[in-house]
Amino acid sequence: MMAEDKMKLENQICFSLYATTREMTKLYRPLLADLDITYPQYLVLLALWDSSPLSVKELGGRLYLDSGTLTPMLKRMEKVGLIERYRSREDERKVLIGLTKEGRDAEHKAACIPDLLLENIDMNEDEILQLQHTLQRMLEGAREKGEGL
Amino acid sequence: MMAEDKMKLENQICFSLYATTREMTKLYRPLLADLDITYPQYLVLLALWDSSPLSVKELGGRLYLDSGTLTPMLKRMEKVGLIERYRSREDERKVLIGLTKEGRDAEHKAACIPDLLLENIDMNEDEILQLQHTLQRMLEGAREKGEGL
DNA sequence: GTTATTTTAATTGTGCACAATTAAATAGTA
DNA sequence: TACTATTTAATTGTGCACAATTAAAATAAC
Repeated sequence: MMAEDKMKLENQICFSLYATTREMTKLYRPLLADLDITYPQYLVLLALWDSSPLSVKELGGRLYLDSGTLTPMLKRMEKVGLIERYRSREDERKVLIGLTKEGRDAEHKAACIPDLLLENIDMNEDEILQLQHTLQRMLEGAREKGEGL
Repeated sequence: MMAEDKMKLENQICFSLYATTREMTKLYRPLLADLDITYPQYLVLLALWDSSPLSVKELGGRLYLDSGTLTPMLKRMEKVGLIERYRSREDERKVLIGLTKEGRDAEHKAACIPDLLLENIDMNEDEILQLQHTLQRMLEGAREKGEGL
């Protein structure tokens, strides 16, 4: 590729990531409207449905988010009754995030979302698995490079 | 894939996109520190270095952003002297975004950024082109599905 | 056993991102 | 021509996202 082409928006892999992520997130909106949650909140629930309670730190580790993002978001989710926040007994520094009954019940309502979303993607399973694999390698690489900053 | 696995964070393609995008964006931060701009502002400059002036609408079309995001961002960029904003003579609805001398000069300083960033990615050229192609197909698909909402 | 260090969340401040609304300019139409 | 519809930015309000700082609790060092 010629040097000046590398400066073109359409040739930049990170711009494709950036734009695609946002457009895909928009596709979630109507699917999440029923639950009245945002996409990042949906990710929190996915993490908790898999394993709960989780400390803010553990949750952040899974979602690649820090307390500056999570704390206010979790407070909003607590306010609408999806989760509960409480200090750990063994380690008072930790705030544990658990699911309420409403939060647990939401899993059933959300069960169809992954399939509904995939219907919007014109890609076969191999292609998706390939993409998934590439992205995870990229993510790990970026996380390693980034932690030294 | 089993049904419950689809609910796992690590199997969701959109979560990989979401997390990878943010981690990659963090890698840009030190590269953009010299220019004192953010990643979205860098994207605006890339668009303008390719072609300027552009209306807010055209810029939004290239970056997949609307005026709600662009207007305040462009005002910040105008304030620090990278761009200029002015109404089009032919169509007073349009606000044109042009580069100042400082904005044009920044292109030279930024010329090394694409290569510096690629050094952080442990992927060969084929792999990157393949990823780029897949993402662009996904982006177009999502944009089409999304515009009917 | 006190002191220093580390870990954990919360807080503060800035900057996107986007839905919904508003207002002005233009284009289209009877 | 007047009247409607469309296009374009700006505005308003909410919710991430993240760097940097702060404060409390736990651990390590001595």
